[in-house]
Amino acid sequence: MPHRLIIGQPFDLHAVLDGTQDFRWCQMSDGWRSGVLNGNLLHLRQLDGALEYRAKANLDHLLISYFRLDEDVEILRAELSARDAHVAKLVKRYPYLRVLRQPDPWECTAAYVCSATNSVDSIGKMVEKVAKTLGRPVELDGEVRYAFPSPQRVVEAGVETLERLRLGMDRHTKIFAAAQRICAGRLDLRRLSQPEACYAEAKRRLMACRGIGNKIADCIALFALDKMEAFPVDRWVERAMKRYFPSGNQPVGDELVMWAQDHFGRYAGYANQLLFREQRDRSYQR
DNA sequence: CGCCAGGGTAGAC
DNA sequence: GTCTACCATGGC
Repeated sequence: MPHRLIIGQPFDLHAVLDGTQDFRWCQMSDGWRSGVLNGNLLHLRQLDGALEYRAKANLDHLLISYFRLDEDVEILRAELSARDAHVAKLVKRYPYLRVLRQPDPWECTAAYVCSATNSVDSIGKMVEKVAKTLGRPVELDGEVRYAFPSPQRVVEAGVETLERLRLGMDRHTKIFAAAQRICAGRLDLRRLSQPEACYAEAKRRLMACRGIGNKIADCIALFALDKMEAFPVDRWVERAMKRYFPSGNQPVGDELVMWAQDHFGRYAGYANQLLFREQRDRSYQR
């Protein structure tokens, strides 16, 4: 008997999961998606105003948090629209865009460490490879997938195990170093995801890791540490920002992030995803 | 086959 | 501070 969760606001499951924030969702038949969230394998689809899912436990709470169904997106959109006319247009063009709140910041960290100079497709495969090699198997209706392994598990297995996966670009070293840092208590992602830990601290602690620079720290902060003011600047966003600096004196690095936070306000991360989508869609339709 | 992919880093100035 | 070569793999 599938579980059913009333959504209560405009929502499009495929539009959300086809975004590029979380990399491990698979297509099934009849509009079902398969995913592993916090060690729970679930099959998920949308029926009008409800989410229907199969899982071994009730995951209502997890899904509400993951999709931010506890937040009124209209308020956020109205506030952004008032601040910026261009973003106001994008809000209408992408009514179903959402910023996810990923339940496992460690998995998110490993995934985004893999993301540097890499395609969305390959990132998913790498994360899947790590899970399959080191994670606990989870089964549902005959499908077997793998939970993402804890940092402890990764450290126990040793860096050679990751190295054998041939992730390229020295990614195994970076993932392993982050796992070690977490195990040593020098990077507490759970604490950083709490509201008491501010964006600046979260970013500083993430960037202390080898392989996590400005952009990737912002991705982790935005998608898994609940820091909506994070503003990841990749090549697409960089290009999109030229709109605001037509004369070409666009700030770089941290300066640009701070400018964006001042301009877009506390929901800068949502504006960031709108700008990203616009830019990427534009280049794809060529 | 050759090119390049949603960055980060070290080393050079 | 800013610029640049390089990183190593898979997909097209």
